[in-house]
Amino acid sequence: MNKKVGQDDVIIDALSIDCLIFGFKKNELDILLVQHGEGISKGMWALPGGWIKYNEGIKDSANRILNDLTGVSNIYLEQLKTFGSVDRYPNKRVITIAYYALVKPENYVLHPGFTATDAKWFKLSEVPDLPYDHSRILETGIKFLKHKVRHEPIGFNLLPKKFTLLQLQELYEAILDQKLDKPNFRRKLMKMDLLHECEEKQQDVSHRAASLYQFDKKTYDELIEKGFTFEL
Amino acid sequence: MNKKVGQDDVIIDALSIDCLIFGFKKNELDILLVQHGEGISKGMWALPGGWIKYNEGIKDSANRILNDLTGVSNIYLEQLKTFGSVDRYPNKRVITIAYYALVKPENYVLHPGFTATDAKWFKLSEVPDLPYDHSRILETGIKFLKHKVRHEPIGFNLLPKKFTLLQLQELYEAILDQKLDKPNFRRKLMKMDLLHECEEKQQDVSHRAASLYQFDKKTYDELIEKGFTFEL
DNA sequence: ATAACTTATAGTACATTTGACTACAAGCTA
DNA sequence: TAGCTTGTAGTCAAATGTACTATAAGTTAT
Repeated sequence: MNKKVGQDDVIIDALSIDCLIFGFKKNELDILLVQHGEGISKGMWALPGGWIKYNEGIKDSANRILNDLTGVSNIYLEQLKTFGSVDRYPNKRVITIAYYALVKPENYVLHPGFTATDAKWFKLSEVPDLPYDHSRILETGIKFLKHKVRHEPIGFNLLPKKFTLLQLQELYEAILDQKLDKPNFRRKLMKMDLLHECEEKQQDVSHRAASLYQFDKKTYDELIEKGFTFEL
Repeated sequence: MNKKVGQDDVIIDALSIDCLIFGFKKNELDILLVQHGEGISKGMWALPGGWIKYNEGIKDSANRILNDLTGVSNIYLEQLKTFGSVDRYPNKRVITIAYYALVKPENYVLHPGFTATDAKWFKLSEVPDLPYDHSRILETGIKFLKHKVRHEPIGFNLLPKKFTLLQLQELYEAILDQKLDKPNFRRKLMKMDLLHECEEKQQDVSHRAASLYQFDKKTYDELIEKGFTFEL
């Protein structure tokens, strides 16, 4: 029965969470997968996912599941979409809510746990076969991310606070999977007035040092108020 | 228990659907609500919603529920977001998947049914108190809709199948709340190649009759495949 | 029938933006 | 000092956006 009190560990068996954790490393987009240690899909790599508990908000649930399986905690998860085809899961009907996040892998140490025997970053080009409809979820996530990154300055999270224009460009080239023209990219970004030039230059590079910039969130918020839309 | 076969009428009791059906009438946005005929919220107006069945896809479920309660059938529903706060529903834990659509109210005759004693369009400015977290769902939907209308050609749903360019322009002027230049608007739309010129002209107007156009969804889908983005 | 009016549709002229380039500057390394 | 790599500025044609003007095709009033 579906009651609210005294059921802290009871799960809702028709409802699960799956997490798409995208990482950016060496100019490639990665995805965090876990290896199942039990169940029908034992041995397979899959999106970190699990069951929602009765007394747990869905975003909390996503964070708990992710932490239990991979050791990754305290990240900003956003809801992607809910997948509910009748046949998406074997033997019983399970509807899953997909969350996603975009993070810097270096910031996290992976600790596989709970039902996961392993947790690992995979390049998008080297993702193995995934169980259930996880491939479809991943595709939806990639598509969404590519769209999002062009319309909101979320890419800046993946860089150090102070970065060069080339670093930023390479980030976008990796996510959008296309080459961009250097002078044009630079001009476009500069005209938006979202980047604040630091007084510093790059250090320890074996070539001319580039200026360092910071993303100016204050200005961004102000521009948004006025109807500005970030476009790349 | 959660089984798949032979349970056509069994519902998943932790999971519901709520529908946000927006209508556009007299330059105002309306929302379709139903009056509950039973349960804790008897007598209140609320978003059309109900329970998902075990052997039913979630979008099918949304359409069935909407049809049962309001008589509105066969409309294009899109997923908005899933709401799952622990306390959003009284007495038991219920997570709800919200769907939305934008339609022309004149095209539908409302037939309240099932657990709904009435179904009615409300101006957004005159929406009564809603039960559960329906106000929050509605707010989320409105915000999303205003953004969406500029980036996807959903506005076309609000016009007759065959419409003039001026009708389209006036629709957008109302939604975006700004005047647009006629020749330029016309040129912009035409260049997108999304409008198919009918062989017909406007009838019974006391001035030169304008050509009628149809929105060409096939072409739109093809363009989208190639990376085209609608922007107004 | 014709002038006056309304809306449709075409065109024009200028500014801005984009995209593909070239050129040169600055710092490191051999 | 030459040669390499990357940073930064500039050029130019094409495409696009913006503010107009002009004309066409009907309706209605006189």
